[in-house]
Amino acid sequence: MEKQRRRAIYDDQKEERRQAILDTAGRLFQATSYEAVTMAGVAEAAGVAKGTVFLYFKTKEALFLALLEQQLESWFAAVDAGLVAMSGASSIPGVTSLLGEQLESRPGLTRLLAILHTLLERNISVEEALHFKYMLKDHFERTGALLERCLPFLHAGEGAHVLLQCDAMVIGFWHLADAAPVVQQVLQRPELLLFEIRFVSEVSTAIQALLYGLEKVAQEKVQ
Amino acid sequence: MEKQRRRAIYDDQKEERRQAILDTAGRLFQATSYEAVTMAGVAEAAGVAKGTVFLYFKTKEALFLALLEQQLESWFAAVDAGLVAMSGASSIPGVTSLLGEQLESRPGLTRLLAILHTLLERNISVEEALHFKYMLKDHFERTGALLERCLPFLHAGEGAHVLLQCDAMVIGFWHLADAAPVVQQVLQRPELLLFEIRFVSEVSTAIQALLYGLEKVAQEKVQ
Amino acid sequence: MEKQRRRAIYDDQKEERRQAILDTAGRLFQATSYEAVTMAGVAEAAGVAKGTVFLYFKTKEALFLALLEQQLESWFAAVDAGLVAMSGASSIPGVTSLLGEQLESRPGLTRLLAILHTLLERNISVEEALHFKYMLKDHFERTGALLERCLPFLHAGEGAHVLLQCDAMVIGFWHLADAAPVVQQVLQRPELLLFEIRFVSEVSTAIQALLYGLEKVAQEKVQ
Amino acid sequence: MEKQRRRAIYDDQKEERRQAILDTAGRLFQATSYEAVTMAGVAEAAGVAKGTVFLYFKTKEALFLALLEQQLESWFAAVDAGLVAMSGASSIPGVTSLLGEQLESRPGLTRLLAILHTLLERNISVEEALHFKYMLKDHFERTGALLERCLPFLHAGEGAHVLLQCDAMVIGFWHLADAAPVVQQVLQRPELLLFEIRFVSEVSTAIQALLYGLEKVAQEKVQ
DNA sequence: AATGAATGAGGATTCATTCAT
DNA sequence: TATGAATGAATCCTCATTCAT
Repeated sequence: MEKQRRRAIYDDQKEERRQAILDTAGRLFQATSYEAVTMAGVAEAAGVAKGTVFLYFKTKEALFLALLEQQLESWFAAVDAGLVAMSGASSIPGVTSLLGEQLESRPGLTRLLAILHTLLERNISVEEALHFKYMLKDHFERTGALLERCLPFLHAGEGAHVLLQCDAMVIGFWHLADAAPVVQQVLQRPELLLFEIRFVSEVSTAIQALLYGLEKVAQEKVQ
Repeated sequence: MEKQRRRAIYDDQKEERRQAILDTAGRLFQATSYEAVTMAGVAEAAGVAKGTVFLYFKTKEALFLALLEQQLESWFAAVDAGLVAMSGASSIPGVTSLLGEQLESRPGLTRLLAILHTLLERNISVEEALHFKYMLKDHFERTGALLERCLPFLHAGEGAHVLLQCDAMVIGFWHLADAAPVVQQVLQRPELLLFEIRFVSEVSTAIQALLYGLEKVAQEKVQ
Repeated sequence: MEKQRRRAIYDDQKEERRQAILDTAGRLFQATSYEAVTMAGVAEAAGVAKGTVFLYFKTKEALFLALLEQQLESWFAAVDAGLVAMSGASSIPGVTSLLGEQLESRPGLTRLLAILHTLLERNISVEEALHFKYMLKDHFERTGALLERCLPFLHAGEGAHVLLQCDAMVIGFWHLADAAPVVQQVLQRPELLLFEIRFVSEVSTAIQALLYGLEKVAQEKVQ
Repeated sequence: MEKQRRRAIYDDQKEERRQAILDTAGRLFQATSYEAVTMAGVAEAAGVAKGTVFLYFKTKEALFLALLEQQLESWFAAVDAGLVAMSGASSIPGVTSLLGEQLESRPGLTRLLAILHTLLERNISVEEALHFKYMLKDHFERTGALLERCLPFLHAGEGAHVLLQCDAMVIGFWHLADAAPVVQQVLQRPELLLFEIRFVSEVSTAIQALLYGLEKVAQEKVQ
């Protein structure tokens, strides 16, 4: 790509360059896979030297973790806004489709979540792990609280746990949906259509059922 | 291990050797991880030459896929038996705990499912993919039908789909539960206890809620 | 360390800063190794920017060469003083123990000598090489002359050569004494105690024997 | 170089190939330096695949350690033969020139000894360290005993220690003699001729003086 | 059927040094 | 004089897989 020879002296310039590297990595990741993205490739595509990438991100894992963090921030912001907006007249289907839609518009997010625990969280420092988990915790709690307002059957603290469950479902259904090429081909057979998963639709259905189930359990407890 | 240099001429001898390799691989896998298990290591531990392992399993993926298949067969058999036994007086909690218990007693199964789509299904042949998917389909349908008998709110064909959803949840919750060492350490902090997952308990809770939700949806449709 | 951001305008300020960098490098080197000491680490520990270190020392090699020079100056000064003091009533054991003691009290000196020819003298400029060699030559000749006064069997010019031989022995015995961790562990075995070297004691013994030998050769020539 | 596609099935064929790799590495080392010799380069020059080199030698260090071992075996064999031959009428100059000559005819040996403790013995396994040290110990003791027969002033066990001292001197004088290119150039100046070392001659002189010194010390003890 | 020698692709990372500001 | 952002060279090793014997 185009060379960017200027030095980033001020914080905003550095932030800009950091973002450029991040965007480049995200673009390459979307086009291929985590394994296929090399740090050298990111550097070249971003128009900087290899060393520069490592200047901004200590390791490949840290780079992709930062990418995921950004996508998560964006997702949580959108979901928060949506929850606030629907606050009064909310319903399980409404909440479910909000979550699903915001997932659908960020395909990279799902793919990153699916490799978070197996690839990204390996080979990171304690500090990075702490930072990421605290970030996630904050969002889980904030958005969880909003969820509790929208879904009154959720007790205090259950909102965050529901988000954890959603996380698991996103990961699980993505694994099912993201079949290897050979498998994709095999799944074309009519008898195997059972395994053909439309990700967003499936995960939404499951989340919705989960919420209904939680609601029912809560109602029974009351009685 | 003890050397087994004799040639396996008859089918039962071959089957025996195949099983020995499989068992060895399973043992090593349980002790470490997929990456840490090398074909050379399996061969040595099984007392055969490296080439012999490839004689019985075309690739590393095929070997572990066979391992998973065996574990799945066992799990489905146990679940089927359980479902048949409880047939008349079945309930959502009963079914849920049956699934959970059979999962708990096969830790290798869960770990293999968690890498099925990202590792095992890459680099396999169409034939292997077909074989595995048909095997899975058969079980899904057979056990699904039993599920439908136990859980009357499930319509024809929905049992298999419920099993698919369970599959997703197993994968997703396992990813959450199986934290990298550094992350495990970080999660000791009281504020981050939120992320500490007891796998079987969590996955059971989620499956149960899912079933309740499906039941509710079914009931409402009727009305 | 404390930040020293002020500019060094006057020569004495510059000298002070140069010395601070040198001291820092020496401290880090003693705590670890040449490879483990990074220019960035020196800069940080000295409280200056990376570029500043290069302002005072053209290369990493030049930095450590300056460090060695300083240690050598100190050693030669102490040895010279000792030789002058013992001038009249000197003996081979007396001279030997003087050299050994002054070596013992400067552990950094020995370690630097041991990497002088393999690491420090690579990648330096002709000027630096000239400077260092002339410095060494001056000391060799001055201290060599003093040696000749103390050890009458040494002819004119042989004192410097003896110092050269001592240099070689210091390097050689240090290499033997400074075993890699794994080797150190192995050398604990009683059968291998042969290789366990107490540096100062060994090098002193050898130097002493060398001097006796030179004395004998000289005496025989006379006869 | 020429491809060697044949498989080494029998032990002597394997030994032959091992030797070929070893020879290639030795040749490249003599032409350049330890750092400049890459495993890929050795493989290519030996006409085998990179992996094949690692099949015969676990690490780069192990490869060069094996090379050193071979040179040492050869040197000790020649020295032993020489010592046995001169047994009756032996003298310090005779022994010294034997050692020096056998060193001179094996330039690789000296260069390897000079990097043994700083490079080769780093990053080896305990087993390799043990093997090498035991090998060395055996030779030190065998040749040491021969030395004691040739030089009667040496007491039992001192022969091995003398060889250790010789080792140190070889290393030390080689460091002095093997100047970096820039330094070599500088040492052309007449005033710096002091530092121009003719390795074999210098090391021989020093060893001889050392032996004379040991002899004298021994004689004085007797008196 | 069994063996095991041979293959070779593939990539993150460090750090001395430079030079624009 | 001081800074620190940017550079980029350079290499070992693993391991699944093949195929000659």
